[in-house]
Amino acid sequence: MDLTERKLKILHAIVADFIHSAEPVGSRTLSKKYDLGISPATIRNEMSDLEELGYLTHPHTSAGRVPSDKAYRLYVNHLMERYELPEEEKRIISENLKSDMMELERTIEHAAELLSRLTNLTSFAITPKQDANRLKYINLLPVDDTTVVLMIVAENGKVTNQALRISVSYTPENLELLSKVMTHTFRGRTISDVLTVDIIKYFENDIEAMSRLAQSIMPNFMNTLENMLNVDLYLEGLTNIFSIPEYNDIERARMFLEMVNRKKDFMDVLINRDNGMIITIGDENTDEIMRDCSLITADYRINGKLVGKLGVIGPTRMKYDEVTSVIRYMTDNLSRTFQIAKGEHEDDE
Amino acid sequence: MDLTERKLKILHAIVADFIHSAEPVGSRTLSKKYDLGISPATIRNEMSDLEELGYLTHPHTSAGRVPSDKAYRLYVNHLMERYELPEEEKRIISENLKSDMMELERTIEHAAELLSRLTNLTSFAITPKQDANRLKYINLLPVDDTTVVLMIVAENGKVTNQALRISVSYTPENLELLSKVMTHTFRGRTISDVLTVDIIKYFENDIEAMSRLAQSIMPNFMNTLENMLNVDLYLEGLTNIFSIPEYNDIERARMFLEMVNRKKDFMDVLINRDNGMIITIGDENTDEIMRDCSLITADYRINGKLVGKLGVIGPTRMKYDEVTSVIRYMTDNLSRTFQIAKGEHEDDE
DNA sequence: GGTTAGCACTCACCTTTAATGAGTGCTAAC
DNA sequence: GTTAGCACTCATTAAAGGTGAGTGCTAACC
Repeated sequence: MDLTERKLKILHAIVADFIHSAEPVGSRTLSKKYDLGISPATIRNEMSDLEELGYLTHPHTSAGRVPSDKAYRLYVNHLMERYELPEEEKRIISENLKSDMMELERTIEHAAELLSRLTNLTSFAITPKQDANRLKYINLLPVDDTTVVLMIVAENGKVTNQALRISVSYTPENLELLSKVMTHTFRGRTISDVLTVDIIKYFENDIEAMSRLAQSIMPNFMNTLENMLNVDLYLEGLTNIFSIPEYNDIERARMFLEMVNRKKDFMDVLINRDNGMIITIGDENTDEIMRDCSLITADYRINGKLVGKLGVIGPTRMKYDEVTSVIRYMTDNLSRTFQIAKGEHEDDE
Repeated sequence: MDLTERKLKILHAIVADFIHSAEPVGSRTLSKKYDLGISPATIRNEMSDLEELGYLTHPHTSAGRVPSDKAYRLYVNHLMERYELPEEEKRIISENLKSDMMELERTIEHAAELLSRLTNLTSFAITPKQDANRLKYINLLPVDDTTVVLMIVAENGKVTNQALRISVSYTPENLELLSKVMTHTFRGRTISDVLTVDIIKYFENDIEAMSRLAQSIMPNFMNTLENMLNVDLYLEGLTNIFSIPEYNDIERARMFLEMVNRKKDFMDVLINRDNGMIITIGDENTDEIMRDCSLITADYRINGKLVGKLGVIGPTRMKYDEVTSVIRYMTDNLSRTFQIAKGEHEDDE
């Protein structure tokens, strides 16, 4: 790994050039375009060494050199310079990501859209896993004879509701009482916690009518809780890949779109990534079908804890410096937005 | 339009063949494959006539004939035979579309997915416009000092909620009272109706505290109502177009995907279509960019009134008989599912 | 007069061939 | 160690020729 200063310089130039041109870069153009102070022949010798070391490859004998995944990794870790976002973009991001009223979903969707626009890549965002989220409030409301609405409010402000059709008859008072009992019983417990419990037994000792009502509502309650655990995925800028030379091949474009459209699988990959800004390049992706993509994810926090993710996926040849800057700026912004929301309304806990 | 029996027979054969093969069809293959009882030369003469009448075109002099949009129209209106769905498919549809508990959104999304799977086309579904939907129930619930949850239940069972952060202080009793007043005031009115009203004035004469609370909640109330009006769009099977020869051209595939991904515009087109099973072929589409697609939509009903839509979009060369059968079977199923739901729970109105 | 066989003609498509040029690897001289 | 020079490679493009599916037209047939 101890490359000479000169080799690093050459490698840097090759990666930077290839990222912009998408064309294999040759010794001649390199010596002309970049002020390296050495002749093409010398560059050729160095490139030959770099190839032997696994940093470059050759599409065919008479073509220029192309960076390998290893080269991109070196570039990202050591060579790439910090890219300062233009004020204009900063402004756009800040203005678009202020959330007036805790509308998490809308804000996140918006963020994904913005990210794809600024990077010209396919972007995505997921909402946080809710498993550490605690219940705060459970409410049952009468709608008509056979329909009640179940509403669950969590500590982080997430509200979920579902209309239930039940066969047991009830009175509004029954419902209200049951709401109170349920709130009292489950308040402060996490969703996943409640889901693992044999819930019916809590209520079997209550008076007959209440117990039957409770039993008819509980399965739905569990079901709704399960749905609350679901992570939402927002995908934006899908058609951006058509502007990328690497995907000018119909078969590759198809593979790419099919991969990200297999939402269930794609989400699994995202959810299981570590927190922080994570960049995986080509081969480094454990998923076979992502092997010629780079995936960049970063997380944003809500109330300092619950973590959602935001990022892009594209060809290994991407503007890592710009993209990471945009993502970082956006996740910082999101975290700050939601942090403030917390500060303002959760002092009472 | 009074084509001879024989011309119709030939045209039918050409359309049917082309729909399956996607290749221009020539006189020789036609006479071999279909039992028309006439020689290729005669067929050529007839085809020449049909071309003159605008039913066929010629990609180039030495190619076979290709049906025009006009031919497809004739085929759809008069030639195509009723296609009976295989029992297997009927079973799949019925089993997948039973909705246990009025989860409209989930069921509709599911339907779109199923439709794309059965037709190998890109499918879509939209939820009904809510503008005729009447309010039934408005509820405000305290969460903490600065947060309340606003919940709105409509007559058709749709429930919407939103967490609001308000700056005015309140008591639970205030909230409850306000809920009752709002429910009393707006119950039975349609959403769009309420939206066009100067709502604040309803409350300005109430006692001071209530009025301020009401004023701080009303903008959010309106906002939530507006969101209730939104129609959801579910798009499925996007990558199916890659299996269609017509879209083997990267530029066309891109155009197609960009068109359907411009959700706002695409939804407008869908919403503004007439009800019933509507087929528009190529040129017949008013939208420039859909000019080489066919769009098929049908509607499903909820409680016999509110109408959502379901359909597919693909190349003009599509299996109209099969696709229309699938769609019809699905919309019938959906309407029936939701109809039953109505019968069961809305007798009290 | 409608139908058909025959034949010249067209044109997309494929293969072959040749020219071009960007780029390399190697060698020998600086 | 660096560089100039040169032979060599190979993707890419253009031109040329061959192939075959299909047409349009004409003249003969029923």
